[in-house]
Amino acid sequence: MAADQLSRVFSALADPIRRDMVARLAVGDATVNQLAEPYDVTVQAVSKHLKVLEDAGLVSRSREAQRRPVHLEAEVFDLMTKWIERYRRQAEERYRRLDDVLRRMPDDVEPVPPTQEGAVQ
Amino acid sequence: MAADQLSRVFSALADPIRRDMVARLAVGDATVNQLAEPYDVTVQAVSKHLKVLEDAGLVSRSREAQRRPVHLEAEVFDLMTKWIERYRRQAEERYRRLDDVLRRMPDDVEPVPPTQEGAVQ
DNA sequence: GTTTTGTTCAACCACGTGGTTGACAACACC
DNA sequence: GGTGTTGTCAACCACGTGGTTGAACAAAAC
Repeated sequence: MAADQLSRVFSALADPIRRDMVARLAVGDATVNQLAEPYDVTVQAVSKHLKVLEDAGLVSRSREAQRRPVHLEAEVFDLMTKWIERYRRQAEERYRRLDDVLRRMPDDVEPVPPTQEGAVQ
Repeated sequence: MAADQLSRVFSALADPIRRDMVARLAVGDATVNQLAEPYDVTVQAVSKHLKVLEDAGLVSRSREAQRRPVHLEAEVFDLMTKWIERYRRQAEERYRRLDDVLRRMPDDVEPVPPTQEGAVQ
């Protein structure tokens, strides 16, 4: 799927192995073989995982003799956190205001079912 | 894939339609048909998307006559942000300290390539 | 120049997923 | 009762993906 970068980033981090690689790369750069060592899969599989992370912009690779050290690019995280925070804040805001309305509302009033268009009342 | 919840949440948000649904649900609850309206897919497809979001714990559904209003559960976002922030902070910390080392280092010293085990030097 | 090391590419396979259509259940409304 | 609305379930299909093996390539080491 994917196409847009945000989708690629979320998709890349949906895999436990890839998340674990990111976690280890946060500690320091590593080569493909170093990264592959703890997992019970072939080096080729890890190489594929790295391609996914690279396409998502989460890692970059330099050249150093015949090795290709992998480097974590932390900036892309911002894309996600911004997206997440935006809608979480919006949702929380909404509940807060809804609470206000409910608190103000006399008990005998039939609560209206919330609608999509009606925004937040 | 998936299994663990973190994987399910990331995977659920890797789809643009599902992300858009979450964005709209942040504004207010909605029924399946309301959610399906803007997209060029069948209601059944949207129903499937909602199942994915529900399995990830991102939305919940109540029963209200024959309608099933969908409600956004914002708390699950914390799971992601915690994971993301942890490793971003770690990575940034690492670069900061690496900068220190480089700044302190005399020019004629050969910089050692960072290793996985060697942590951060 | 040959061999070893590190990594990728190509072909394949099993399985999951996003989409479809069609049938069906549950409730509201005449 | 019958009819329309809302939503799900089942079966199917095309395609992507994570894994494999085997070959290829590039740079070091011998």
